[in-house]
Amino acid sequence: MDAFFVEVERRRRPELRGRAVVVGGAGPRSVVASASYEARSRGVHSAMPIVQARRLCPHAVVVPPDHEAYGSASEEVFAVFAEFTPLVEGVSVDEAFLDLSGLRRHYPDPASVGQRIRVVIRERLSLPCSVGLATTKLLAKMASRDAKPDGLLLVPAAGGLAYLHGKPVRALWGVGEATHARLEELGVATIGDLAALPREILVRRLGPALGGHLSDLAAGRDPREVSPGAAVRSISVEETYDHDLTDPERIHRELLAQADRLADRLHREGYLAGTVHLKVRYPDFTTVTRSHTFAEPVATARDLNRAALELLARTDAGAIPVRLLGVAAGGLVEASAPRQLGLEARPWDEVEKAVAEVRDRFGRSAVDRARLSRHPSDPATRPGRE
DNA sequence: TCTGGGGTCCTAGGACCC
DNA sequence: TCTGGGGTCCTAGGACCC
Repeated sequence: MDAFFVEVERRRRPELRGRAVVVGGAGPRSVVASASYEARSRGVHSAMPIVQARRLCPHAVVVPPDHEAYGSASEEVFAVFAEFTPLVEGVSVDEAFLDLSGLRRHYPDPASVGQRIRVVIRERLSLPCSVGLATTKLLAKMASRDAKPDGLLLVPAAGGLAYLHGKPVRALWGVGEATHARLEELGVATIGDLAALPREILVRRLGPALGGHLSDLAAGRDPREVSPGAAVRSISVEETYDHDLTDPERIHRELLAQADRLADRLHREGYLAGTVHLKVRYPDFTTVTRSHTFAEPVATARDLNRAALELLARTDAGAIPVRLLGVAAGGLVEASAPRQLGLEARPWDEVEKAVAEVRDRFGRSAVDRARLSRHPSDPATRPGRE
């Protein structure tokens, strides 16, 4: 999808059409989540600080993100994909691979399937999208990028290497800033240069996984299939604070709020956490993580919070101000899976289950912890939430 | 004007086991 | 008391993607 968040906003606010639009938070540390092409032409791009975007493009309209709306728009888009093929592999909320090989007999050529998908999404959902058609995932991915905005590009089966080799290596899916720098040291500028490099050199320089992978991609080898329904590996919650946290009590309260949000998501998505990870970022941007694996998977905010607090004690949080806190659940186990029951009774599990049920019916804000609720005499206790 | 939030995968060292 | 090799799990950090 093209400038997905922006286009979802434009769909319900037509006055934004034709204008430079940036979706991003209002806080001093917010970054651009999505920029319209009008804004991009002024140099604005994703992940750029909003303040910088405002300077580059003073007339841009900045819209706060509404992830719920983007989530439901995403569902609409994926529902259209599913009408074409069950072989849909989501890459993100607004991007997917579709294996269209089964439609060979229903359309005269691949381009007409791609065009049809674009037309249906445009007419039914009023959203622009771009399609890249090719015989491998890498080529399809790169073609879709080249097709933007609002276009379609087909890389012919025999034209893969010609299409690839002239491009800069940085354009390869999987070559980021760090790898690019290391490849530059090897004198590699284009994907063609990469293809000319002996595989052993890449493996020695970049490790077996990345080196081998890039060597394959540059040579046009990409056997990856479109695989629908990959299992979720982790669920996480994190927040960068407008002002660094120094008060230990406040840090503990924020951590509890995060454990609560994480438990809520685990409950809604039906998982238990085998491992909890704590993430702390200090003002100088150094980031540390601490993790703990449970003897038995957990799902309650109480258990997550208790573990997160112990992990927090193994960091310098508080002694050093905290820019960001995050809590993640890994080692996910489906909540419906059979598991070893503890010997002691777990009354809190029942309390949290009841809270989750109330929230399911009446919304998240229906019940909250006393510690996290706003104190009447101190309206700043929990700014901006609930 | 410093740098979001939610993910995935890889690496490397140590523990532990056979 | 001179000390292998392989497998798996855990932890911490990092690269990359949208």
